[in-house]
Amino acid sequence: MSGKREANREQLHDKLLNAATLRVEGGGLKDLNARTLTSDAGCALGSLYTAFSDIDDLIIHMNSRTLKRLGEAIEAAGQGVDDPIDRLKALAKGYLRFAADNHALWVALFDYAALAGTVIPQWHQEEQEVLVRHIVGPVSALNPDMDNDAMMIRVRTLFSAVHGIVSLSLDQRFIGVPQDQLETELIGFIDQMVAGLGG
Amino acid sequence: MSGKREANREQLHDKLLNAATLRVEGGGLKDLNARTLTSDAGCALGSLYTAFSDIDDLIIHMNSRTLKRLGEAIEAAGQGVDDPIDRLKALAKGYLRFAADNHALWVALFDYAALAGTVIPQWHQEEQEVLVRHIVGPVSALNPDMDNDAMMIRVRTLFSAVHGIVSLSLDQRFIGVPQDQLETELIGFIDQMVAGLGG
DNA sequence: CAGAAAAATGAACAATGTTCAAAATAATAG
DNA sequence: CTATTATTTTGAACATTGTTCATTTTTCTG
Repeated sequence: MSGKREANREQLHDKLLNAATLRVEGGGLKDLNARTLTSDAGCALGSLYTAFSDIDDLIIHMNSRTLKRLGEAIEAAGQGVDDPIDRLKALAKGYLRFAADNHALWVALFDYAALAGTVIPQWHQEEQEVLVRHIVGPVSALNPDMDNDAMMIRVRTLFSAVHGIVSLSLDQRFIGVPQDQLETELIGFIDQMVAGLGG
Repeated sequence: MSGKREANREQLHDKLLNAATLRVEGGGLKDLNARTLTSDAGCALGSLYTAFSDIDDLIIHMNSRTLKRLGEAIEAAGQGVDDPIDRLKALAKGYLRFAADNHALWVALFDYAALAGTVIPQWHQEEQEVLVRHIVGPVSALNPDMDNDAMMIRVRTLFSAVHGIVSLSLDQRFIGVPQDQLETELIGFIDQMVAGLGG
């Protein structure tokens, strides 16, 4: 056999990402460190640096996985809901649920870049498009006369607003919306946005 | 004289916070470390721990200062603008401007808690009320029939949404609103929210 | 199987937050 | 003002972390 090296490479890559995911799910990014991570993954300390260029690189790859799962969750939430308004609400609910169910990973995905020293690589920036992909349809159905550039900006505004509401609330901040009324408020928010369309 | 100790205490406190603020303004939280900080402030390494319980404590105090300045900026932005809608827009613009002009400090204020291991003390959570304080007036003028609890939640929803739009855009993320259209989009967003009120 | 290429290893290094015994300073008493 | 006591400041030492690299082990090739 001749592909053993590559297989081991992939296996190590996966084992490290799995271990990192478990750690972060358990205690957030602050619990992630090279020694416990490699120990969890069952490899030597130095092996981390054969699989990833450094810990930032590993975190970005972990975030990439989270992003894919989040994209799938959003897509699944909108499945079969055709009315634009209902669809926006379903997508927002799906987003909220994923964020609540995967809080630490979700925080890592969005807050890592701001505080880390590293620049986010292009490929990871580009894959964040899944976050807005499914909103384009309903928003353009609700704004039939808007040109495409303005539409894409509007889509991002809507996503950012929903993200902000979810984000500050799940962070248990004083200024956030109380957790138990979050979904209601989020749906009410979308209703209000939609009601004010072409105003 | 008998107050020299207390005076020195305060001086050290201030010198450290000033040095920390300069560092963060220059290169973000990642550039803040105990050694350069105490060196900048002109004191010994160990002195940091006589003024603050640890670095987290110092950062929280720095964030507290930022929060006060942000509160003042928001208040100034709304000064003399009486129409509720115009006022909401003026406050949002003030918020955006402060965030843009004090980006690193603003990021530290909002993103620190999520990633740090420490719990945010009560007093710092409570002072975050300045963020929504000035929105209550105009929102309740626009929703005269809403009861107080619902109003406070609505106020927080609105703030969170504006914060999300500003936050993701200034982070230069792929999914954010393009920087040069941020203010326009933010104002448009508020118009849309307000248009959909009592819908 | 022997030799070459690649990968895995973990000891060693560098950078960081934090502590603490010793030195320096400030307050107080005579 | 001086001596004594109380407090604060100091920075060397320690613990924890990310990262490197010479050595060992594994895998591939002829």
